[in-house]
Amino acid sequence: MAVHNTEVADLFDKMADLLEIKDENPFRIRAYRNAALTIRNLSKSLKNMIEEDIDLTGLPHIGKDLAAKIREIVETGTFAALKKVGLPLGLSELMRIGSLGGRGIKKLYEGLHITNLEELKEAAETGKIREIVGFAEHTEKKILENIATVTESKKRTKLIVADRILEDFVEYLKSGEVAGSVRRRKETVGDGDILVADDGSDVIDRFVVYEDVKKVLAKGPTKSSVLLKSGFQVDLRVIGKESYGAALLYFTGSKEHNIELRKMAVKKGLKINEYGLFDGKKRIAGKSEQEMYRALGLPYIEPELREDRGEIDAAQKGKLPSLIDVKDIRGDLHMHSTYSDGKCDLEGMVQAAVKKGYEYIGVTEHSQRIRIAGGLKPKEVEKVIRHIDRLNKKFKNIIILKGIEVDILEDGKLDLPDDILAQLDYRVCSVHYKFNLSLQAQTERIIRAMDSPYFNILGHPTGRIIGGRKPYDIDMERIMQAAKERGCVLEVNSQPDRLDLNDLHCRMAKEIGVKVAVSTDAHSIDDLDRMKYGVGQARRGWIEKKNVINTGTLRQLKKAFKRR
DNA sequence: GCCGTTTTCGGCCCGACTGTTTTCAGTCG
Repeated sequence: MAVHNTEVADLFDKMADLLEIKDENPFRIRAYRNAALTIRNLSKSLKNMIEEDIDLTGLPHIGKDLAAKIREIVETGTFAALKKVGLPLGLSELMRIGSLGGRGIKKLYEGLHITNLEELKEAAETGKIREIVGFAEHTEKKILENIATVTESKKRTKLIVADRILEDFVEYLKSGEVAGSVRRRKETVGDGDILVADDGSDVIDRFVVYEDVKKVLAKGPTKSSVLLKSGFQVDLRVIGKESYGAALLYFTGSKEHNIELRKMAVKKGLKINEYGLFDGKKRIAGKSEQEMYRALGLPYIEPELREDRGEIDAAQKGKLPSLIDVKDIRGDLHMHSTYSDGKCDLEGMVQAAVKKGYEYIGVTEHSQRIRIAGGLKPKEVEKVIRHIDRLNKKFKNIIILKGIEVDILEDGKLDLPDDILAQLDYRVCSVHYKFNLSLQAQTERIIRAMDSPYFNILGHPTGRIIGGRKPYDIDMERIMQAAKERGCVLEVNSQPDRLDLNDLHCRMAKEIGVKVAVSTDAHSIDDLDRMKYGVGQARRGWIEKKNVINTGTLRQLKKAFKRR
């Protein structure tokens, strides 16, 4: 069984949890947390890195000691140091419920021998916790509440859902700007952050009485948090105009990006907080983010890059990517109409695409294997081709490309005969069944499919559904290498519950040098608007206009479909 | 436990809100 990066990161986080409960050196704890984050941010698999004999201490926050521990975990699947801490592993999950930190858990463990969530719940229900010094009845109630929310749904919220909630909230407040991970376009978010420039109004009072508010979690003169009826938490921060940029920077995060900036400031003998950049007591920047970065000697860093994934280093060297923008997209290459499982007929989709100002679009119905999605048989594909020919005569200001979303069969063959595939301008090839093959079998299935000269774009490359289905097990590096050698392209599917490739895979694609197509996989007219979600992930993956085939002219696009 | 154009030792980001051990530690972002 291959050990995945997330499993190593989880073990390091568990280690940090236990050390925190043990009240160990806080910097040692942070070292584990930093390392865990480095690993989560990695686009390469640790397993491959070790096999290729890459020096892990070259990674940020990984020194000799942790490199050896990573090796141990990847090679043996065990982590001896974790057991050596001498605390029950179950304590780690108590860190997740909130309102309890290491100190609190330690007291409960020592005082009541609580070692896991179950025992904590029982102790709280029977009123034992209030007997411990430092815990009151109120705290006990809060713990019970938190246990309930963590077990039922401490789930992260999809970006598109958070977008809608926050747009409505800002409209209600009549002022404010969305910050936080939503602004960084993270695929899922834990909460929402709104920043308001202080104009002396009663915005915090209005914030807490918004109709969707279920509970006020905190309310002070500059900051408040509420829980909405949907279970989504929103934080508000009010800040003076002279500090607005500093606060936006602080409130946008990521936390790790901010920490790096603050360390930079410290080195220069300066200090950053949410009120500005300070030289002693004197504020030398703060009005805008641009001003803050400039004062630190850096160019502006786009929010999507602020993940401490090397962006500060790149900024210092003047090597920041010039990120792709939604406006760069000249056409959408993945959409369905009523010929297969779309909700709108073909002509309606074309009209909608014209309205969006696209120069070209590609229509990609499903192929015969998935009958449930109305997959087309060869004769039906030919019918669509003729229809597209007619539409191309009718619509003068858009080119409709003949595409298909053809299934990759279990043996790696494509689900339509070559003579049909040859009549199309390009083909999106996707896996829609047999998700649970072994890593090797699934990887080879896809690479074998790429051997077909008719393979152009690998559709939703990992098959994951956010919060629904795990990605299938594949060696993404090998697949990208294979795609590059053959002149194939990988899709960035913009459906908000797919976002597949994800941000890290986009980064990997860029580093490997394989091109991507950012497409919506629209099944309705409204779906065509979701391009921004795919572009968001591409931006988080440092993708530039030149890395994306559907930013090119029709001529350039057709060239991109030429196979090696 | 990591890290280094001040350092291989001695640092390690910074502030708001809550609850209470009532003057500040704990927790959070």
